[in-house]
Amino acid sequence: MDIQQLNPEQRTAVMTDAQYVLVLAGAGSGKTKVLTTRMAWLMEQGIVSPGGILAVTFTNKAAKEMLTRISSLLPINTRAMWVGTFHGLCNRLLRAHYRDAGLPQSFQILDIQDQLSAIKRLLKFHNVDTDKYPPKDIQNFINGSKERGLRPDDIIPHDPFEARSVELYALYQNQCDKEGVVDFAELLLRAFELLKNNALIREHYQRRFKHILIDEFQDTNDLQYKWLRLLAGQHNAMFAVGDDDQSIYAFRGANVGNMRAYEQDYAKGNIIRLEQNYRSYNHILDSANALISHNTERLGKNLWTDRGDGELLRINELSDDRTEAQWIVDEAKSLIRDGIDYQQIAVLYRSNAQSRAIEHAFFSVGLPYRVYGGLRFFERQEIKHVLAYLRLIHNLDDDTSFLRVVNFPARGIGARTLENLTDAATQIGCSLALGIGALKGAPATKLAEFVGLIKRLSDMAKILSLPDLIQQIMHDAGIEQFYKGERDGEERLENLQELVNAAQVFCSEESFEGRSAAELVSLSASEDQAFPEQTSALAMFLSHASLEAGDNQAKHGENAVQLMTIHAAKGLEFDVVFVAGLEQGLFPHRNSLVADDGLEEERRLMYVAITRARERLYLSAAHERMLYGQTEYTTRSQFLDEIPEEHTKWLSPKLKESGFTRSEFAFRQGAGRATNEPKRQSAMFAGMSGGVQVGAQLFKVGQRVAHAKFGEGMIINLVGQGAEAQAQIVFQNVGVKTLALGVAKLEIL
DNA sequence: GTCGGCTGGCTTTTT
DNA sequence: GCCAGCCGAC
Repeated sequence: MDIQQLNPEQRTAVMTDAQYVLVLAGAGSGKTKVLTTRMAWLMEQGIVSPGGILAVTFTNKAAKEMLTRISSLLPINTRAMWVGTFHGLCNRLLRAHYRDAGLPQSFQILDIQDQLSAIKRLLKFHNVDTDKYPPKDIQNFINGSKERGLRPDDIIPHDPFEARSVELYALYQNQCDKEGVVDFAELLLRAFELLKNNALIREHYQRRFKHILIDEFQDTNDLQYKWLRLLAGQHNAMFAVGDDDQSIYAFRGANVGNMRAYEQDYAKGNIIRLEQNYRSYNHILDSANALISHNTERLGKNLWTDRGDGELLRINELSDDRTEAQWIVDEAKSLIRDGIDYQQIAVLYRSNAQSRAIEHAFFSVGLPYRVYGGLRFFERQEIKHVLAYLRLIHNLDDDTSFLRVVNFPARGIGARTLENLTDAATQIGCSLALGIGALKGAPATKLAEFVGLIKRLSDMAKILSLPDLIQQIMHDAGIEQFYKGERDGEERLENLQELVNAAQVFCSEESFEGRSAAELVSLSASEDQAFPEQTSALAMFLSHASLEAGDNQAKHGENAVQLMTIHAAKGLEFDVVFVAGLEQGLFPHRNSLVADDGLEEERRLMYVAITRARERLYLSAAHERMLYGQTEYTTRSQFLDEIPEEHTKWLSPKLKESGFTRSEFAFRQGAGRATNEPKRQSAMFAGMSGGVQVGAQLFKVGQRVAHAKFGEGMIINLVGQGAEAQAQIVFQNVGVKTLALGVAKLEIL
């Protein structure tokens, strides 16, 4: 380990002896290097033993990366260190202390899909009107409450909807407790309550974890911050690393405010800024700096590099989304001709819907591309089916899993039968599997056969290895047979074989730096003598499957251009980056304008996008875009105008201002946009000639109007006549809206 | 029990 | 415009 190769700020951070530190780590400033070097340094200096370190991240990928880098810095046994995600570490705590946490030893983890189906089942059972109380809304309410650390009793409802939601939350929690299942938010809340309510356990861990290090601190939610403070107690050191300018997850509960709170209450102004960037050139960094300076409430930071100015940002306004996609592909092609690697080119966009047009363009030209996002491995239905069998083998009372596979593959157990079974089980107060005894007749026989199958498999589980057990399930439950007869069964069978392989890897010792994946999620490390517990490979594999849904793309390391949302690109870097769809209403997204702080979060997102690029950055906007089956007329994103001109090179003529550019463009040129098909023009400018008379008002294309809610705008199209007439109006902030002139109260300016 | 047609919704997403 | 999820028909 060479401390000398760090820059002065990095070195200060690595070697600080302050109890509370906040490291403001800009994009590309060596954040992970600082975190891992600090851990290695603390251990090398004998300041703390590996067992005294707790390092927490948000993703499994980041946790693994950290462990790999520590191992390369120091020849130590990383097993004793608690390095993992919030959820992984909480799982570890709860497994070790399941009794004190009030959980069965075999508790299972519900992912969002499982949780939603559990909620649907609950709502159905209690005859809740799902039009008034959509399962998704209830799910959000429950998760939101838990993420703020609230139990049903802690919530004071403000309206009837909330009152009912609280009741349903309580019922849901009962159901989970009975079935021995725990959702993601519950992992954190339980672990927090365990530490809070049990002094013995709390003090044990407080004594143990002398150094707590937190990655991506700006992404923590309220509960996670509370959990960290509890664990830190009075005496332990906290080393929080984050970047408030890259906080883009407020919509899922992240609270940037935690950074400021921590700085004021703990670090007391002890901020170390890492501002030297090792990734990009100055035109890119200065653009990012200038853009983000439009935000208020920042902790403040300015990226710089000694690599020089580099290239100007290339900005292009195009006529429509298809042309934009075509241009990106053409550019990418010439970059590749110049020797850039495919995977060093990324196309980033605000929303997944944008990928279609871009994919299409890549596909037609035959350029290899890879789209990130979509279903992950452990979320596939065939995988979840087999996992449900495994869960039932592990815990027969898991009703969610029971219902998932009791009739998969079909074995003649219908909805009727299951309703009767649910009623019987509720009456007795037992799980579905146990409730079968109360039923009679043919359905009961079929159910008993199913439970018999599970029990047989459970017996085999005691002697078979995990991969063999999975094979056995696929065969005995008829899953193999079923998919052999299916249309797309071949691929599903391949995925199931992949599951067998995953189990094999999981069980093998070699999987990760001499430390198996099983150990990564395992209970207390062996040196944690205070609370030793033993768990089966099956239990650990099930935790693993829930906590790590698998990478979206890890297996496809092929040479291809990378397509993904900006959110997905956080933490990544590429030689060349395209950011597509820079239009008002799309990016910044229209929905963000109504949310508190929404525009600032969008700007942070743009900041993330810009700082992904090492060498070259392209930004593009389209004047017309197909959205929800309709052509939207758009205006350039305000973000493009927030980047100083000296850093940019416009590939298209730059129109005077954003906001009204599109309509001015259209109006000035009449129907004369060179690149567009004539058939749409006629419809578009149908009302142009004479305008539309509605009451006393005469509306014309190009006219400026004001709307009570949307503000000022300009009419860009009129369709229909009289009271029926509709106008498309481009508003300065919300983009294009189609309004009925007879209804909308417009003021002509 | 399964298939097909219809309706509604539609920003971002890790664990 | 597209996809998912739900309901109704066979």
